[in-house]
Amino acid sequence: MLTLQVLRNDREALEKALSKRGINAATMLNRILALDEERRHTQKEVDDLKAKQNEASREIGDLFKSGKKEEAEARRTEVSALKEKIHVLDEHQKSLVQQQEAALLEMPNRPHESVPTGHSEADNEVVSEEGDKPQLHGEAKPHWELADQYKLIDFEAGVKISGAGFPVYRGKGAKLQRALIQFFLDRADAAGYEEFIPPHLVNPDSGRGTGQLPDKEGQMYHCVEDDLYLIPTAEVPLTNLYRGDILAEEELPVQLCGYTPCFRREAGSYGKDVRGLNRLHQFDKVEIVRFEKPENSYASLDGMVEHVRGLLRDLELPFRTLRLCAGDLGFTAALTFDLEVWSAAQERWLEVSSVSNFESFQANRLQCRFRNAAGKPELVHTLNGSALALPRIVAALLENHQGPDGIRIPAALQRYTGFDTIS
RNA sequence: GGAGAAGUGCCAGAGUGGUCGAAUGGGCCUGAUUCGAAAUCAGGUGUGCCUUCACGGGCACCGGGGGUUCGAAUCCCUCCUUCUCCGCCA
Repeated sequence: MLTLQVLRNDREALEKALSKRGINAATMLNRILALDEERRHTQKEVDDLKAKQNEASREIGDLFKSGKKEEAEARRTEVSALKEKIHVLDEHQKSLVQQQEAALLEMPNRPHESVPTGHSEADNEVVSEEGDKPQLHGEAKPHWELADQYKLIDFEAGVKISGAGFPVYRGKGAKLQRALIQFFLDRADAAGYEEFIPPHLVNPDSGRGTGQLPDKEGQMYHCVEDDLYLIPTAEVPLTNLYRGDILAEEELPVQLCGYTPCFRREAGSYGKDVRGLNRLHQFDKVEIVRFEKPENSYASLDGMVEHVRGLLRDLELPFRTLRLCAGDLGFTAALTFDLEVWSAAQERWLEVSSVSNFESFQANRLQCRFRNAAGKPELVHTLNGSALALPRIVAALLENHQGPDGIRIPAALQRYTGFDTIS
């Protein structure tokens, strides 16, 4: 969430930035600032009364000690009256803080100045396009047919044992999956990201920390009995590793990575979007996460995008980079680059990575700070990116590298798969 | 899952109703000493909020939440976590 300081001190710019998202923030800001003013006023009142009470209590103690019992008793009834008043004001103060928090929680992040205006994915800016689309002359089979033909994925078995969106990988399909995970992790490791294997279920505090709660409550699988959520991305446990911490300046940047399965309810999806591997309830992903000093976060973001591009190049997939427009930008992000691979048979782009800078939006919720040069705690900037999400990579690999003799495995991947063709 | 013990600052550890945001030791920072270092000595060393031009002042926080009391780190309730024992188990 945004900090109160930003709302107070930078209101005009904030309102303008949020209008890019198509949000008229004026009403919300007015409400929050009005609450803030009342809260401060109330706090002053409460604090003063409490100071009085504390002082009286001290005196009562002294009076009892020096044996002036009657005087002490008199003071005591006096303070009792004060207590009533404090209690009422205190409750009011608490409710104001809660309302303010709730309102603040509903405000999305402020888009970076480079974010294009726009309403939908059609307005995203294509930053670059790389690699040649294969010429398959209408012969191209979609990945679900190839997966079936070479017995790589059993979608129906998944339906039987779980439901739609839970594919079963088998044989070389399973090996390919494992190879990709290993490949991505090795590359992240080489780029300086420390590997973690985090829990796949997280508590509500963690969900709030990264912003999935309350914004995307319905998108996560919830184990009600234990009040735990299945992670929709490794971002959640990895970023929460530093929740509530104050880091030393020298510790930054912190670079983490991890492979986890990801679980998403994907309520409301339908049609060609969910065909084959396009959109699943469970999928595998390697995630990279960074904690940065604010002045370095945007350079870092570029570095992360470049890392992902390197992976796609080595997989010999045609891809493009998008700068998301304000309308398509996630609630918590300030700037996001999406990377999409070309699906030769479906003849469309598939998103395989989303790399974002959250600035201090998540850090504020997480209360993750570092001690700056002045020795004061300051919110870090958090970033993360998929590097990479597996299913659509597999889809693109199958579709783009298909040929009469089978599916060619890119050279960089062969030492991980142990085979160079799927036939 | 059952029984018991415990959770205090960066760490160790005292404190069991009053002046405790918290003794003491270690660590760390600053200064003195030194050619320099070690050792020694002196001082400093949490976070959030409110208030103040500033100096400063106030409030809250001793696992989380709630309660008793004029007053709680200290008593009570509850939840969480850790440790010990028992049970179960990949």
